[in-house]
Amino acid sequence: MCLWHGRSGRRGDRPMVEHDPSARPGDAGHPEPGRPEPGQPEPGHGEDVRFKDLPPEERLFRQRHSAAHVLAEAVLEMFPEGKYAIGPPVDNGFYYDFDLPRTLTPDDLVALEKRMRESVKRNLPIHGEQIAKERAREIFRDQPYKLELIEGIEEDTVGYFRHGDFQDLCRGGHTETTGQLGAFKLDRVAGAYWRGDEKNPMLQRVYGLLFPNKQELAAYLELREEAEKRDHRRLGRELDLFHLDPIAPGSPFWHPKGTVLYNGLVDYIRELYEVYGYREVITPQLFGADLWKTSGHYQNFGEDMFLFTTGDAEDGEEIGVKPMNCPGHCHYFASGHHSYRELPLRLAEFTRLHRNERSGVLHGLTRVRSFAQDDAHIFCTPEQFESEVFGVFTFIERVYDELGLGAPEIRLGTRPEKFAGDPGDWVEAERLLGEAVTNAGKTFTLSPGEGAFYGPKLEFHFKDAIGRSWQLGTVQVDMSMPASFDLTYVGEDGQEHRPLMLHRAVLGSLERFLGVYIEHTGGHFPLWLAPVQAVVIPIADRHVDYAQRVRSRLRERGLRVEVDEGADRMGAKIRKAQLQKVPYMLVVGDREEEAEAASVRDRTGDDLGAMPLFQISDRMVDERDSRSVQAR
RNA sequence: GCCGCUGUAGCUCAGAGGUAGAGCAGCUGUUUCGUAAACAGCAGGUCGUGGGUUCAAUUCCCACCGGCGGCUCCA
Repeated sequence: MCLWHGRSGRRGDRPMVEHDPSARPGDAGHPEPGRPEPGQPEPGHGEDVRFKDLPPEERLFRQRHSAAHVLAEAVLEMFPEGKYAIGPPVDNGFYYDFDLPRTLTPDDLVALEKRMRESVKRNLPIHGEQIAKERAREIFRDQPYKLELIEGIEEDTVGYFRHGDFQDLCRGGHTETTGQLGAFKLDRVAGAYWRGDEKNPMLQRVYGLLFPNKQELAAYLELREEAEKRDHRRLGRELDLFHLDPIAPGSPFWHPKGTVLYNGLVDYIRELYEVYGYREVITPQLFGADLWKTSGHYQNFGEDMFLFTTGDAEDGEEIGVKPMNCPGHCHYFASGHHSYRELPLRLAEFTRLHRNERSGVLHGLTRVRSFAQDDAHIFCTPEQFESEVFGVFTFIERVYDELGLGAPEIRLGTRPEKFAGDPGDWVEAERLLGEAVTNAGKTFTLSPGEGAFYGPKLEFHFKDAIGRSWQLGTVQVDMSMPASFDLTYVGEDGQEHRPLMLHRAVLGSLERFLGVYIEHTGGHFPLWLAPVQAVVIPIADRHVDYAQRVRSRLRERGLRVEVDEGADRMGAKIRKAQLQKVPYMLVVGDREEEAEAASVRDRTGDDLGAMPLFQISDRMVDERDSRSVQAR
């Protein structure tokens, strides 16, 4: 697949913490079509429904929004010359952007929070009304950002809210007073471009957290701590899975243990390729720039590619390192004649891809420059389209289920601003994708503008163990490359036809998937993936020989087993294995040696008692071969 | 790329304008032990890199390079 996450997939790459199951999708500032505008300005305030009678999510939305105002009030008190821009409610809280004479420090946040609490204590009424644009321009004459916002509003009037001496241009949706804010905490300050455009000035964004009560705020902070403990960068080091080094930014070094995981996943997907009728290929890493010009990537994403010229600059050849497999696969398809009888042709490839992601966006394994995907492209006839889409999500659902990720949530990404092809075809393709989902008895939600530049797509999202949502798999319709590469097949009628092309990935980038999966499991990998499946722990030196025999017996069954021969006491060895999250610890002493057995402890800490070796290996082999994902 | 923060031993972190410390990990020795840390010793750092200020810089300043948090949620 060609999902270029540097652009269209950005939102999906970021974990969105969704701790509040009752939260509406649009609540967190993700505008959803059809969502009622939250609280229009209410001129006659008293006629409105009482704040306390509103639905909980509306109350929270308003609390967060009002908190943003109270924050702006505090900042403007501190910096009377300050300019304020926008301050919406977001996931977990709110923010406000400012243009200030100096940079805010962590100490400032403490002071600001104190001022905010004073404002809350004063419990000032918040008034909202519609005013003429003319008047708004007068009120905000010293506020360039507000003036710019006013110009962007189509109506003749604009929303105007105030409490105490603070006033703001605002669409509304507020609490009745500043005393109704709930539990909040200023979180951090970060840079943000005015209107998110890097050509605009950089503003200072103050983020705050806000929940209905202290308990929920504390729960969120705990969740965050839990997330920190599971951070794949931390576990990657602690479990000796991989490391990153400035010598190759964004390019993981997979250690032996991480490589077991990596290859385990590849082997697994490869096995399923047999089941689902895919054929694997290996295409070049380096291509002449012409290929990327044909595919359109050179023009659209050249900046994000590693391009270089061989030899000297004048008569050297321009080369592009492959950032994705699709053009290579199209080139393969075009290299021979194809009959309709060969279709659908499902071409898979695991080779490495490189994308020149900007340095600031690199992040552990989830945003890298060097990675591989469980990538495939399906070339098919229009008649085969729906069953192919269906086949992909059968595949995806099976994998998510077997990996213990649960049922995916499906989203349909529609035409983005920058797109290739005919808008009419887009509408048709979006409709067909949607139908394929509903005909399969599934539901989907719309992600407007989130399609790839060459076609609409289905995204498969999963929610991890601590409630964060991640996009993994995808199916994308390509309405551009078959024509760009002039792909054809000979139909039943003896005529040449243009095949349809689908891009699809089940896990997506294996690097990114592993990052997500490490966090989901907290490093407690199912036995079949665990880099070390059991550690044999001899109680005293005289048991080492027997421990090694135990290891050999298990290795004969293809199990990955180590012996801890160190001078540590048994307790310390158990602790070590436990921290390494090894599924089984096999303690052997005099009693076990006598009985050709081992005492089995699993990583939950359960002592399963002494078991004969054959029984241990049978049990482990069963667990491995069934790819059991039971949490342990 | 841009904004902010940050960079001291493999890891977690302390420190100060006068030449660097702890715990864990490592190594060696002693201990031979029954389900989450035995004891002792040793070794380990041009304090991210390059400039500048200073009698003296790891510490102050500048630049660069990494890392971390942000950067479409438009009143």
